[in-house]
Amino acid sequence: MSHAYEFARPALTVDIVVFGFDSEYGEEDLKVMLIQRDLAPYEGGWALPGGFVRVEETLDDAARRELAEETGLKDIYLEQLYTFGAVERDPRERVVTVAYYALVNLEGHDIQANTDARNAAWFPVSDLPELAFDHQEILDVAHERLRGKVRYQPIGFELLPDRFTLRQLQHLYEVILDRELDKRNFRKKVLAMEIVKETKEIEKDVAHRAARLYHFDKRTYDRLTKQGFNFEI
Amino acid sequence: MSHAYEFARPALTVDIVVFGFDSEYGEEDLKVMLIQRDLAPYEGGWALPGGFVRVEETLDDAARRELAEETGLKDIYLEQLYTFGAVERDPRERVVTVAYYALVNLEGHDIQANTDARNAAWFPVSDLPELAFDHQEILDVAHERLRGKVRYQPIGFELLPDRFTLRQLQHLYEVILDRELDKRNFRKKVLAMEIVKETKEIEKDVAHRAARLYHFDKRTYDRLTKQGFNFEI
DNA sequence: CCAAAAGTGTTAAAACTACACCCATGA
DNA sequence: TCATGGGTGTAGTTTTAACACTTTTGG
Repeated sequence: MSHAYEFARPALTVDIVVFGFDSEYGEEDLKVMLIQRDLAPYEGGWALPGGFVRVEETLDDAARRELAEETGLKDIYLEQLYTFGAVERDPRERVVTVAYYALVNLEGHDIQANTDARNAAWFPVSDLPELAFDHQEILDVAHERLRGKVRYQPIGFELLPDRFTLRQLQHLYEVILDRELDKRNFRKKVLAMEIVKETKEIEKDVAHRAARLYHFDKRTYDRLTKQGFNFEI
Repeated sequence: MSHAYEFARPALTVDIVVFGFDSEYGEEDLKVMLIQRDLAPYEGGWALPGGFVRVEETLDDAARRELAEETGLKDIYLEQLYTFGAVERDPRERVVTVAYYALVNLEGHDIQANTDARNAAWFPVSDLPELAFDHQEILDVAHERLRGKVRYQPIGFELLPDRFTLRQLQHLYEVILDRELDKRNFRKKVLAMEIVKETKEIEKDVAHRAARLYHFDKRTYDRLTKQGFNFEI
């Protein structure tokens, strides 16, 4: 190490798997945001948003910058996932990518409204186009991480609007965990944890009895966590 | 992206947090392997083993190569941890590092025997020297990951010899989780999972009744896992 | 008045926790 | 024979899982 770097350097990028959840009736589904490429390789193909890491920015900053530039999304939950370094993952040259995943609720963030994001679109996780590079693998790892982490960290709330019904929350878990949950047991468990608080509001514009809206109480969660409480669904 | 890379590139390294567990009596402790640096910066200081990623090798390959070169350790459990990209983490230039953690049992791998590893040594996690760069932070993240993962993945066995007593296994969990466990409940739970099999051997050279030796049955673990079984301590 | 979803308790089974003594062995 | 850890069972408590009907509301 007398010279800092004697060898050719791999290029370094970030890629972001943005999960969105649609909590509208009927449409309830986990989605991923993809970008349509306008350059080779994979021209016209779909890929994860991402790009090169600049020498003066952190990895997190790079991920946030690319996300804002390519999709218009800002101030959303973002977490590093895994770093992918297969030698031939990019056909042009050696590129190592630090993958992130992000969570966002689809009601609050209208992607179409953003002019920078003309070629960005949401796809259901269960029905994706073929992806460029190794992006399908990255997406699979992200999906697996989400499935695992949602059970013991309260990240699921990031996918819901600020005010949500217990039915939406249960459905979110059913979609992510891919199994049915018992309504009474689910409500009992969630409410017993005391981190989901009732509001005075109820749903609007539904063709049946309107459900009460709840919200995630992060302050109480942080307080309980300090006391050794463990979130678990 | 018409040219693949318009900007200066960060350098890319791997660093490895090697955990070792000493299952001898009295000495039972979680340790970390460190390398004494012989070049600036931090000359003479202790650091994690690691080095630059070459353009023709994967990240895993780089980690295994550096581990072998600097410590002589081969064929051990190795898993990617997290990628650290703070801009000033290396005072010389921008260096992003992909951190790994490795698990090894101290009985099976005598580090001193390896001639390449003159300046490598084991330190108890509870009593470490000051570390170079951001290596203390990396180590803390690795320790946290180990603590979390050991409870729901059978990675603890990587820290024990092939044949071990239930006392050693329990003690390992006590050291990692940093709390006492009930002997009868622990044995009941472990044996009920059927992935730890009794052997016909017993301990040798102990000044009291010799305990039975057990071993981790990976085949059964894999079979049960496919059927939906979840390891949990 | 009908369709749709909201909301609500009980019981049985399983898992977890706490706890103390006798046994085998080598020194 | 003594010191050291090996090895074992039970009972009370908590947690989980299974399960169905009445209520509210808008159309």
